[in-house]
Amino acid sequence: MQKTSICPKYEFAAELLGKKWTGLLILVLLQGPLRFKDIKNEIPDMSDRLITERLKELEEKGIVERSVFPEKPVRVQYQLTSKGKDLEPVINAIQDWAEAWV
Amino acid sequence: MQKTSICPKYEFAAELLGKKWTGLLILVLLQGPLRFKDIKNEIPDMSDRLITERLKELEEKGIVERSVFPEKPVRVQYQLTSKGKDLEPVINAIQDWAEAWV
DNA sequence: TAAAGTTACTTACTTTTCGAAAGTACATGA
DNA sequence: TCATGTACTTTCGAAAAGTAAGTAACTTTA
Repeated sequence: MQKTSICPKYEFAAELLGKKWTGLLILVLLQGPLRFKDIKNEIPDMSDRLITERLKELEEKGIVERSVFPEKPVRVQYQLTSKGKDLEPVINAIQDWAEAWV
Repeated sequence: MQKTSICPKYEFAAELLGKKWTGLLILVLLQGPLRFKDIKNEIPDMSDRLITERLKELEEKGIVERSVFPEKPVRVQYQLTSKGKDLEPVINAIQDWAEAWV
């Protein structure tokens, strides 16, 4: 009676999207590069702490890229990598489902 | 400077899939109706407590249907509703992404 | 027939994660 | 100089998840 185990790749992805706010964060980043304050404006209910935390996780996973522009006051910008942009069909599928059923 | 707010329908869906184990649970239920113990076998790392909890939540949201068959030993079966089955494109999109990038 | 196993949960307790709020460092503007 | 803006960090109580054991109803095995 051995235990079956699920596709580990899917498991990785499900764990990624299975964290609170990640789906929303990726959705807003699909618009294009955003600054920290822009993300705050787009997702007002998400706390600073969690914005930082999630962005850091997504950066480590190669989904988001953080760029610092040493301007007058420094500007920090977050954008999706190609790995991140490739999540667009997932986000679209979620949106389609939401439109139909929510 | 007013706060923008995101599509609430998408937010609902993102919150749904943004809970741990939900994505995996829906994936295995796409196979067809399963019993509690089958789910345990499919997702061995998910605890009984969380299986019950998630199934209950999904039932409340109309995504999963629970049926009790009063057989010799009673049999309890969980299956996706059409609302639940319609999540298949989402799950497929996640799988495609995982195949390509994980 | 008594002990052990199965199924579908529940309960109790610990650890981890989250949320809310405040604080920090640096910069510009009034 | 005092307030404001940006990008975080720190602290701490609350909620969620992990772990383990327990339960009730029934069945199989010895």
